This record gives sequence, C-alpha cells and structure tokens, in this order.
Amino acid sequence: MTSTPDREKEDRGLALPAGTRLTPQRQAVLDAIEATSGRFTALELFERARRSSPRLGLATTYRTLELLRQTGSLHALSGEGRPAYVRCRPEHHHHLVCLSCGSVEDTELCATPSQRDLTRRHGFQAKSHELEIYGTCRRCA
Amino acid sequence: MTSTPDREKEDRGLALPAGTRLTPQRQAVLDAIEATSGRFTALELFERARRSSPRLGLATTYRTLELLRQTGSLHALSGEGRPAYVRCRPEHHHHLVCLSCGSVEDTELCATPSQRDLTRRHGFQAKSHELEIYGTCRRCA
DNA sequence: GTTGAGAGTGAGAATCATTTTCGATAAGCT
DNA sequence: AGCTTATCGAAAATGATTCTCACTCTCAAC
Repeated sequence: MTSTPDREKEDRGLALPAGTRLTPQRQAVLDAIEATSGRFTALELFERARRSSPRLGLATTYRTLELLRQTGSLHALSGEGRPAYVRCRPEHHHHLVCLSCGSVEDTELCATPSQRDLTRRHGFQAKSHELEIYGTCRRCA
Repeated sequence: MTSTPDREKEDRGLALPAGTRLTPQRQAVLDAIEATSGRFTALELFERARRSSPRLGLATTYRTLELLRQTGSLHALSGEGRPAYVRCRPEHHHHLVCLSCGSVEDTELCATPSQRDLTRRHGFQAKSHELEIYGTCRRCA
C-alpha cells in the first residue's frame, strides 16, 4: 500500500516534517485546509477542523500550522489586517494578493535583483527572497 | 524659517500624513526613532521616547507608529521573531534582511515579473509589490 | 480674549492571536 | 507487557496591539 514510506504523511501537497506522526487530529487540520480556499485564520481553521474531530484543541491546531509552515506548505500573511494563513506550494513561489477580495494566489513568476548588484551596492549575500504583489485578481477586475 | 510650509512636519525623512499635527509627543517619538538604528519594537521606542516626554502614553506611541507607517516612513517587520519596526524611505524600495544579525537595509534595487506575464498567466493587475531579500549583510559576511 | 469644534492625549481595560504548562493518552519499540 | 517518547486538550499565561473615555490642546471665528 505504501508506495513511498517517507511520503505517507503527504496529503496532496500538504507535508509534515519528516519524523512527525500523522495523527487523526493533524489529519483533521490538513483536511480542513484542503476544504478551504484562499486565506484563513487559525481560529477559522480550528473551527472547521473541529467538525470532523470534535475534541481537537486550539493548541494542536497552532502546532500543526507551525509544522506545515516549516515544510513550506503554508505561508503566514502578516501585512495588513489580521494575521492569516494561506496554503502554498513547498517549492519556490510568490504571492499575488488581491486588494479587493483578499484572495492570495501562488505564482511561479519571479524576478529579483541580481546577486552581482546586491554585492556591489550593498555587500549583501542573498539566500532567499519573498515577493508579494498587490493588485486586482481576475475575478475582481 | 519655513522654507516649505507643507514640509514642516517632516523630520529628516520621517513624515506624518498631511493634515496631522506635529505635537510634542509625536516629536518625542520621531526623535526616538532618529536615535535608534536598525530595528526596534514598539515598547523599546516607547521607553526611549518617554525619557524626553515622561508623560507619553503607549497608545500614542502606537498611534504615531501607525501614522508613520501610512506615509511609508516605517516598515513593520512581521516575519520571524517578535514584531518589530524599521525606519525606511517613503519612496519605493525593498528590504535586505540579514539572517545573522537581524538588521534591515533599504535598497533601491528592484525587479518584478512583468505586467504582461502577470496578465497572461494569472489575469492579475499589479498595483504595488514588496520584496524582501534574506541573506547575510556586509558586516556579518 | 472667548469660544467651540475637533484633533490629540494618557491610563487602563479589553481584545486577539499565540504560546506555555501540565497531567493524561496513545504509539512505537524491545 | 514494560518503557520511552510524541502528542494531546484544557486552561492559564503571555505579548502585542487596540479601544474607550474623559480630559486637554490648538486654532480659526467671533
């Protein structure tokens, strides 16, 4: 049944860190994320996950969110407004944030200043970067 | 004395929104920001500003931070660790965040996906963007 | 100089998100 | 079974920020 033992914890892209267990509670949180589109708050997620796992605790929800964040399956939106989370791809990507409806979309499109310019102008050695583009999404246009 | 009446509220780059008053309390907060290098928390700023304006309230400090944020003179760092703020230029710019010492530097260097690609791939109309580059700064290299 | 409207204020309470604590459970290993 | 460790839920604790409210200040109009 287990094609790749190491990957048993993956749930269509939502991955927990290696060495952690996929418990029923965590599964309930993963399912709740699957069932949600766009951004969500920790509390919203908790309430949704609780429908399928009534004894789920808020702390476990936060703990699971943190695990998912570690694997890059989740991104915490910190800017304007209340804190929120969005599901995202573990691979390199950026975010298109709609100022009208608040939806967040992943994009592979990427551009950054060259390392050469960074070194020359700032003596800075880049390791990673995050780009958020604000504007109007297709539906709100 | 006032070369440009409209600019009286500017304090070497730290600008309050038009129509707001530069009160002694706000001046104390601005001075405290001037006297600080790198990132600072709201509470640190409050305590420093309070030295020159002992009756200053924490709420006023937050209110002033928000005003400065509105004009782009200040950036709220939300990512890793405790919330903090950094002074920055009101003009368009991005941030170089040192993963070693936590310092934040402004840069004019900028690059984003083209509007053409955004439209074609996502139907997204970009209005603004924010880029944070993580890595190692000159001093920590 | 008085006045009135509205911006601005401090103190403390309230809110909100998140983390910690701790005793109880469950799972995995031997 | 017996031991070890991960995980859990509930509740308290924490930390940052915002709100409330009564009071003060500024400034233009009288």
